[in-house]
Amino acid sequence: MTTTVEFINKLRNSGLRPTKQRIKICEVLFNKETTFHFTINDLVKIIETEANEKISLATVYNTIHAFEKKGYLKEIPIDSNQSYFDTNVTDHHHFFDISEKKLIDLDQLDVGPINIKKSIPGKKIKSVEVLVKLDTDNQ
Amino acid sequence: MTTTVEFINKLRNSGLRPTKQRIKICEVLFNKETTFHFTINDLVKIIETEANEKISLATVYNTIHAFEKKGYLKEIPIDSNQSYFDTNVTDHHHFFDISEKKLIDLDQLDVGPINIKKSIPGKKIKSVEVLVKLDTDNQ
DNA sequence: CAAATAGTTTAGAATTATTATAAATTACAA
DNA sequence: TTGTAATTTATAATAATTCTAAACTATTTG
Repeated sequence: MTTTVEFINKLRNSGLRPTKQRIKICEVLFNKETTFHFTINDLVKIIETEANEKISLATVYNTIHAFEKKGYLKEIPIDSNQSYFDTNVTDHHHFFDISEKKLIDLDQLDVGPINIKKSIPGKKIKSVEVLVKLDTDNQ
Repeated sequence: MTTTVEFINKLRNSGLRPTKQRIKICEVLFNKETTFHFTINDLVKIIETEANEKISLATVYNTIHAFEKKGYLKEIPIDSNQSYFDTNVTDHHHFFDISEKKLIDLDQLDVGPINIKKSIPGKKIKSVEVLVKLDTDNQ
């Protein structure tokens, strides 16, 4: 449980003004016990329900991109028409349930070490992510 | 090098009528020495240049989706605003060069075996794909 | 504390990728 | 050759995201 004051400090410390909207989004995103995965649409719906406030769609996009740039969120590579974000910014992997369009975390221990043997001159590895697609197991 | 007749047979055998447009797209996609990665936009541009024909955008989408369903192409999971497809449908992985927005194949030998230790009841693994993001190595 | 200013929010327009529609065309079987 | 079902096509519709410029707000400065 993080207090509002802590979010305000976190925002200020990263050069983002602690506005009402950003604080609200922090509370929605970073006060869960477990990390979670969401699309912009999911987030807008949660804000409308959980809080009775309405944050402009443009602001939600702005904020999510600002948080991503600061490293508080990361985008998950999915071949989908919408972007998925994750509050878990540690190095980890995912299941993607195709029928439900839902992501499930796979932590480091769930996947053996990944050894990338090839390299490209002048380029460095920024991230290594595994996506495991799941399908309904109807025999 | 695959001949036009072979493409016609391939199409007919998979229940797709061998139309002028589909044959042309086959020639563009499946006559490369190396497999390649493309977006719909890339493909449209190649067709306009390489051939002097113009295939309707809707047809390009239809055809790519038909080929994907038949297993001649696969979509690559990238957190991008557009879909990337691959003519290499074998089990393999990718580098994604962030600055150039380009995909590079990593074959099985370039990546050590991947061991998924977790499972979800009622779901079976459909694919396991590794995406390695590359950044410019400016010291 | 008040005013200036720089950052932020907002509604709505613009853009972009993709999908849907329905009429014209084409492949192919009878 | 003709009928029919599949396919192509231009265009409209949809959906996610980004842009814009005016209104608003947090913070700094005098």
